[in-house]
Amino acid sequence: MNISLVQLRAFIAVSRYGSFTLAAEALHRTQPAITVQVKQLEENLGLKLFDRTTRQLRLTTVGLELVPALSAMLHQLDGVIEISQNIRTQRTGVIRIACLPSVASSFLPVHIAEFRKQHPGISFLLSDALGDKVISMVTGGDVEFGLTDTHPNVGDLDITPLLEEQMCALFLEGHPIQSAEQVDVNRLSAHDLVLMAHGSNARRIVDNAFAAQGRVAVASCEASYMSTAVGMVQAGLGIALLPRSGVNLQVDGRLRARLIQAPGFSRQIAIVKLKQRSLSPSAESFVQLITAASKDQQKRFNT
Amino acid sequence: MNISLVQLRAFIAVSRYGSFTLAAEALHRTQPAITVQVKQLEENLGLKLFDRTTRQLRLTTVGLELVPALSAMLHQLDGVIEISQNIRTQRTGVIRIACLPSVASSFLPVHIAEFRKQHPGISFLLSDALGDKVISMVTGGDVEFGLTDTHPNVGDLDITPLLEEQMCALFLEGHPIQSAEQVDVNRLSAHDLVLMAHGSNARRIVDNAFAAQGRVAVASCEASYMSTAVGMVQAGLGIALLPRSGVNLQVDGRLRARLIQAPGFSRQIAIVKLKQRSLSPSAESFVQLITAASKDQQKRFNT
DNA sequence: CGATCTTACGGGATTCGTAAACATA
DNA sequence: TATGTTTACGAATCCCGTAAGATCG
Repeated sequence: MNISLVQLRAFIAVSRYGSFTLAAEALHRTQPAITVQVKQLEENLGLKLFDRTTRQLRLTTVGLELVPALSAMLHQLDGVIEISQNIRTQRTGVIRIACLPSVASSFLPVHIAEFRKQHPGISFLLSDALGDKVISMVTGGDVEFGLTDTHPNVGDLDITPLLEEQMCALFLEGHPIQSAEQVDVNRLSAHDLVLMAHGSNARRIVDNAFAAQGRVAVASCEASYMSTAVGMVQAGLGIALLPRSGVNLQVDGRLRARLIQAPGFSRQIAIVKLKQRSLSPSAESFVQLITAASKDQQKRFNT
Repeated sequence: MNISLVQLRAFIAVSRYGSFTLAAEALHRTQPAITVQVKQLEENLGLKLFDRTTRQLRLTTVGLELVPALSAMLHQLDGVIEISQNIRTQRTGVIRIACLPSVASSFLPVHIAEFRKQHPGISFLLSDALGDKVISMVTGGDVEFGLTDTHPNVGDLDITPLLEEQMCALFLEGHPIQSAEQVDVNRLSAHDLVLMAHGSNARRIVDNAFAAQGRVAVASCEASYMSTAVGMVQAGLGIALLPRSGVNLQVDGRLRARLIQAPGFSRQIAIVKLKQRSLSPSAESFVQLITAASKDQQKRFNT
């Protein structure tokens, strides 16, 4: 015969209520059931826990010593159960995500805010890092999933394409490029370009795209902040090449934007997670939210 | 269906060993039993705890979160069980006793030392207090039992006589009292007396015994410490009236002692405990030891 | 007596082990 | 195919509720 939670709960209830009958009510059991459980616990421990006559009930010295520890233990267990219920119902929890800085700053925040409206108890632990670091955090189990550009040399990972991080050409209304048949490296090379500074992700994409065509991207102006680049365009300094996410809300007034469909001007951002490792219910919901959102977004975007 | 310790232990074992098979060995169960228990726990919590194929086993994010808390919980339970085993086998424990100062200083120490030879893990919490306080500590549950002189107005208490705290007459060899038929108030009044100072228990007994015979105890010398009183007797200053426990080991050389059998010269010291409240196994043993010891002592003592 | 705990017993659920089916490297 | 997990099923055990017995105030 083995000590069981039923026995322990019976013991604690009786010690708390000072009566088998009351304890039975509290536990929604009949009174004989409690008697039996307490008796079995006493046998299991080899200790008398209560001194009892039919009219008086008192804890033994030993029983008195055991109550606090066992009570704390059961309380702790109840806590764990409650936590797991909260996790299940997504009322509480932490979602740990590793992602590229560009994704962390542009794509994710709105969706996190959206998600937290429905699940205020869920907190996000965002680690922004570069591609390799993102992958290693996923494989190391530091995060539930990562958002990064697709890597070639990956094993043991599930990779689900999420969105295309595309580039835009941003220019003043009436600029020749507006009516151009197609925006590509050749066409862009003919104009003054406002580019993000070296070292930024956006610049790297531009440089690579140009290099793939045997060209070099020459900037008439460089900016470290996207808002600066936008200002330069408004001042007529040229065409800015920016990540789409950076100009979504900036196209107003005399500014116009066109997606650059030419090859090389985009990166595939994917959800990366360990193969066959389940996400927490919260993370699962969030992934569904961002995949749905990214599909919507792809459709909504026009010139 | 309810969460059980079996399920929790299975879960923790699997998470620790990373395998159902190994966990089963550790728990001395067959492997299918473990599968079933873990599965039931998952159903009870409504959460998937492991991602498993037949060849690979990994904790879910959620499972990983629950392991430390549950592990700690089980560890705590094991601790309580171990403690209760130690209490049962008297390898560990605390015995709380309230007793009169005279008992605490003379009678108890040797028996505590004796008891601790057999049970080194048992510690004693001695509260020395006067009669009423001893009773109130017993009724208040602050101690397991008390050692005090019998009180008249007690209800709800078990009172077991333990020993007679008797008085001795201590004198020089050849003193007239040595050959006296009987040592009583009348006889003592004829001699110089060395008495303990006012306020001590010993003095109170002497005063009361004299008062009961319509006499007043007159001291030729008073002492605060028993060793002083003994010194005075050795110096020929008179007969000392001391608690027996104080002279047990001092009767040597030219000193002689006689028990004072006269009425009023003794107090009944009893074991006092709450009626129908069991003692801890350790305390029970100790009570048996001192009752046996006091009987022996009664017999051993001769003049 | 009356209130409370204990014992006895039967039905239903739980747990375990054996055996067979199943899945992955 | 070999190893490790899951499913299926019967036997033993456990747990609960009902009913009757015991005990103290």
